[in-house]
Amino acid sequence: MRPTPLQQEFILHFGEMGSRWGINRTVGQIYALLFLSEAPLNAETITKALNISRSNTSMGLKELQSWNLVRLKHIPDDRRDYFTTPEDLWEIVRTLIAERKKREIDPTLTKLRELEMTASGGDTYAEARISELRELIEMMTGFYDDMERLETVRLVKLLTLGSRISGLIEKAGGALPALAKGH
Amino acid sequence: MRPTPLQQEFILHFGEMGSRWGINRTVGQIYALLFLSEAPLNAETITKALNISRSNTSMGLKELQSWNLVRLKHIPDDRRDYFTTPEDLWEIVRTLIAERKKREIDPTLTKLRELEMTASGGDTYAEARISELRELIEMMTGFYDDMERLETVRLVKLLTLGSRISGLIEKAGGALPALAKGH
DNA sequence: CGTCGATTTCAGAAACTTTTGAAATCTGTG
DNA sequence: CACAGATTTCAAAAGTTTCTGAAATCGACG
Repeated sequence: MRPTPLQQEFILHFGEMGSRWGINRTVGQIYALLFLSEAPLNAETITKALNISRSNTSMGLKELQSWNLVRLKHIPDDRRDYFTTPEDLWEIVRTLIAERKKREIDPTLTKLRELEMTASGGDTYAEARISELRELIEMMTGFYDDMERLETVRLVKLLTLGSRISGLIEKAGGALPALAKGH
Repeated sequence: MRPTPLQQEFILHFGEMGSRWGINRTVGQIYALLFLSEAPLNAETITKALNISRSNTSMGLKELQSWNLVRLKHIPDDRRDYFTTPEDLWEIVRTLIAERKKREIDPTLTKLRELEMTASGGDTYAEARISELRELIEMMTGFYDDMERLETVRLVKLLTLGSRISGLIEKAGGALPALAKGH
């Protein structure tokens, strides 16, 4: 399977962006290829399309599976594994955010709580700073959890509210946490 | 300046997380040290506190400046540069999101628009997939721009609305974009 | 239970990033 | 305009990650 020029350019871009996104070039390229392919692809096809080694494909697919970014399909009378990305882009976004949260935020939240537990009170500024950071991260991940639970239709409505959002917030009222004191 | 045990542990954690956050160990450590220091620090102090080379400090600070994550201060009758992180955590979050958007999202948005412009119509599925992705990214970055413009007090109110958010969205009404069709 | 295609693991080679110390540059002051 | 302190640049060493081909493992089928 030779990628079309459009696919090719998209694939190369994902490969280049990979390092900024915390994945390597091949993983980015494999994902890009699957994303643009209507039919599921097997490892051999991916290897040839991207002109990489078979073992590299294997590792890349394993990595994508660990991110929950690909789905496994089976084709009757073919024992090879076939891979796709979900059709629904919102599902992809939810997965991406959930996985990044798990890798980039949760370990720090755990560490901050741990540091607060064992803090001795002898380092006022640092302790205050750590608590404030922990509160802020909790507020943001809490909001994310609420968004996560919304059906897509409502989420899209919220995302497209634009400037109307401001008035809406006021009407809702409610008590204001200490952290809002930032200017 | 020798860091306290609390600072030390926080600094080491930021160093380890650095690679997941797309910065290197030293950059993470320098940031952590500045974040927990009430007073601004100069390069020499940072070098000694983290036990790294002077040139490494210089490069780390340059990197942090390119991310707009540190502020430069000057102390009367001292010509060395002193560095701090902003007191206001919300400002830090805004900067972080803005910079990550600039590095991780904007180049892809540009590329997707470019691909749509030059697409020939000969690759229906891939072209539809690319347009859909571009629309979704635009919707999300548009929402981010709206959030960006909110004063902190309102932003915090929104973040802490919790389940009340759902009813609120319904009241607002408005037309629903095609992308909401994801289930 | 041996064969065969498919997949994974692994150790080393290649590529890339980080860190350093030394040298170069910059900047304010006498 | 020279000097002294401060900072940056640079080339090379150290460290890390990615990629490969060869060998090991898996698993369905006869």
